[in-house]
Parts: sequence; structure tokens; C-alpha cells
Amino acid sequence: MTKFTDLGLSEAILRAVSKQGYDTPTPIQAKVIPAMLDGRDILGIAQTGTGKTASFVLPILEKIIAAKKQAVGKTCHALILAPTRELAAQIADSVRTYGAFAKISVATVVGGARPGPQVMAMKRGVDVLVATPGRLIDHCDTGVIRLDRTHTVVLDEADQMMDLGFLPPVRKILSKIPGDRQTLLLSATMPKQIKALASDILSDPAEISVSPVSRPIDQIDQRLHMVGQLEKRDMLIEILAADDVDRAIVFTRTKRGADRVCQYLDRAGISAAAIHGDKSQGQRERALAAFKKSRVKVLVATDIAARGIDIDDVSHVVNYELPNVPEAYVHRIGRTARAGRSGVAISLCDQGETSYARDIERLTGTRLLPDGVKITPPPKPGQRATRGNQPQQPGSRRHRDTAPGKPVHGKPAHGKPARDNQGAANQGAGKPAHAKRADTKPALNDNAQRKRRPNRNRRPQQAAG
DNA sequence: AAAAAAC
Repeated sequence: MTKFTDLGLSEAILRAVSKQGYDTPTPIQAKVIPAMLDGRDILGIAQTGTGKTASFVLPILEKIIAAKKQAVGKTCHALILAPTRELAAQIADSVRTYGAFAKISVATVVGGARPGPQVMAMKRGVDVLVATPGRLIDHCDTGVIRLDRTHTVVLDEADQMMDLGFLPPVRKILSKIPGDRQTLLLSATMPKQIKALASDILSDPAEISVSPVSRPIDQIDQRLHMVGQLEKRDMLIEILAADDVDRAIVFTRTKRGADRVCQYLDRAGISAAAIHGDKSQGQRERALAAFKKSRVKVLVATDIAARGIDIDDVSHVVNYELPNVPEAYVHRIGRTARAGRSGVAISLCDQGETSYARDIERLTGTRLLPDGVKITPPPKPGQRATRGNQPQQPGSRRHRDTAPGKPVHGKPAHGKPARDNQGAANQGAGKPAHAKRADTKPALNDNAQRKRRPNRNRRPQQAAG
């Protein structure tokens, strides 16, 4: 069996790895590390919890150590791009951990934080930069960062980074980096269009996949309940109040939905914190910290928390609303059953979400919907009242109340593959060692900035005839 | 079609 010591890594790196208690690489690490040291571009597909982060952090450190022997200079050797600030912080922690004995400097460049310290760090010189796209472009534009000597680039959660809204800034950043760079795309899911785009960015990539694509981890007990829209709240309380629920993440489809559910849970006496992109960075950090330290039992989140975020012992994931992008489901439920533990994922599905559920079934190859459920299309975008240009048809109401009376309680998914050892074997080395983040920051007074949306109840007026 | 990401 391959050991870390067989991979040709420097002493300083091996020391850090062994200090974390690892001696055997996970499957993805065993494949990615040699390919990267070989200089190959990589298209990597691996679920979270498989040791993805270390698989690129270690060879990056190795390359930097080698490069430093030749050239000295304040140059950014490697750039790691992530889709959320929280994920960037987590990756930076991992770089610090494994680079501890190699005199590697790391900077995190993300929005929502004061730019000053970031600028200072970069003026001192940075070996590894971990960034979200927006702020990085800022710094590039002001000339604080130059990427013309950067030789290694990683796009983590690549499918999200290459989503339509994200792609332009990502491309802009890539255009500043020399063409002979080594590039890695890593993701837990890899939809087709994304793969096409990937071939645009990579040259002759090694394709590395360690588990069946888009297949939710077998250790997760997936359930789906058909429920009327109006009964979702009661159902949620019922689920969260159960004895076996230790710590849960509840996902909503919208930011406002996350706030509403959080408020509702609070009133029902279930401690909860909400995290989404409209909250200040301070609020986001505090919500995450409160959840990690079990000061609250429930984290209510948008898909900001669907990917990569590493929190141990999440016993339950509840999809209060199903995601319209089926891949998001895979990411969401991957927040539980981490590091070889088991977990439960419960989805509340109303009639308008049945087609989303069907898409998810197709993607994952798992049976979720109970027998005999009628699949109806989701409300069409044009029918939405927000546009205000639709004559309202009596039948086209948004909450068509289908299941009158009792909600149908779904059963645990049929045809679930027998669990086998595969995923669980990864626990040791797969678990990124996240150093504790400093929580001594002064509390910002950002409760005051809570947004109000006075327009919520306004009736559509324009062009209604 | 939602959310994320810059001030």
C-alpha cells in the first residue's frame, strides 16, 4: 500500500502530514499528488470528505519548495480559487497546517474583510494565495497583486466556479496567469457543460475520479416526505425535535427563506442561526462558529453552505426546499455522514418540487419519491407575480394545495445500495485538519444593518392591462 | 432560476 513517504514529498511536508496523524494517502491523494508532481493538468472529480484539499495542497507546497531553491523573489507561486469566503478560509488553514515546517507564506484574499491587511501580506510576499474571485480582481486592478509568475492554479468546486455568473471573473483572473501554468479543476460533481468548459481551460488533463460521479455517499440515509407547502414548518419542527437529531443543517432555496425559517425555529424554541450571502461577514462567521461550538443546534443556510464546508458531527441535513439544480442536492447532503460516520438527509417536497425531486433521482440513481406521486412542472418563471406582466389566471396560483389533509410520509428510499466499506475507509487522511480560527475578533455591530424589503407585499401593477 | 462573489 502506498504511503505518503512513497510519493516523493519533502521532509518538511512529510513531517507536517505525520504530525496530523496521517501516513496513508486517500485514493484521490494517491492519484492527484503524483500527477501534479508530474506537471499534468488535472480534472479531478471527488466527493467531499475524500481528502480533496490535501491532495492539491501537498504537491503545491512541494513545487514551491523546489522553485524556491532556484529563484528568490516575492512572487505568488500558487493561486487557489474558491467559490465562498468560508471555503477559502478553510483551505488557507489547510495550507498553513501542511506548510508549517516549510516556511511557506499564505494569504487569504476575500471580500467582506478589510483590504488593508491583505495588501500588507502581499507586499511582504506570498507563496500561496487563497482567494475568492471578486476581491482578487480588485487587488489585481490596483496593482497590489501580480500573477505573472504564478505557475499553479487550482479551481476548487470547479462546477460552481464555472457557473455562468462566476465564469467571467474567473476567466479574467486566468488571463493574467502565464499560459504555461499548471491548472487543476476539482469538483464533487461535473455536469456536461462544465466539462466542456473545462477542456477550454485545461490542456491534456489527467482525469481523476475516485468515486462514481454524482452518487451521494452510501452512508447517508436519504428520506423524502411529500408535504403540502403549508405543512412544511410543522413538519420541520417535528423532525428537529426528535431525539436523534443532534446537530442539523436546514437548507432553503432563498436567503429570505433562510431568515424566515430561522426566526420560526427560534420562536418554536429550537436554537438556530442563519447563514447566507446577505449577512455581513461578521454575522456569517458568528453563525458558523455558534454552530460548530454547538451553541445552536440548527444552522439554517442557503447553498452558501452546501459545498465544502467541513463541520463534524452533523447528524441531519434537512432540505426544507429542494434545490432546482440537482447537483446542489449532492453537495448539501454531503454535509452529513462525514469522515466515515453515518447521517440522515430528509427532504421536504411539495407538489411544485416534484420535478426537482425527479431530476435528483435521475442524477443520483436513488429512489426518493414515494410510489404514485404525480410529477408536475415547477411554476414557470413567467407566471411569477414579480414580473407583473401576467394576467393572473385563477389556476396558476403558486401554492396549489395538493395534498389536502395529511401529508404523505415517505419511507426511507428504496433500492438503497447496501452500504459497503468504500467511503468509510477514507476517514483518517481524508479529514482536512482545520486549525481553529481565531475567534477573538471584536464583535462588529452589524445587527443594525439588517435589510428590510418593504416591497414584499406590493401587488404587480405595471403592464397588467 | 437562485446564490455566490467587489467596493
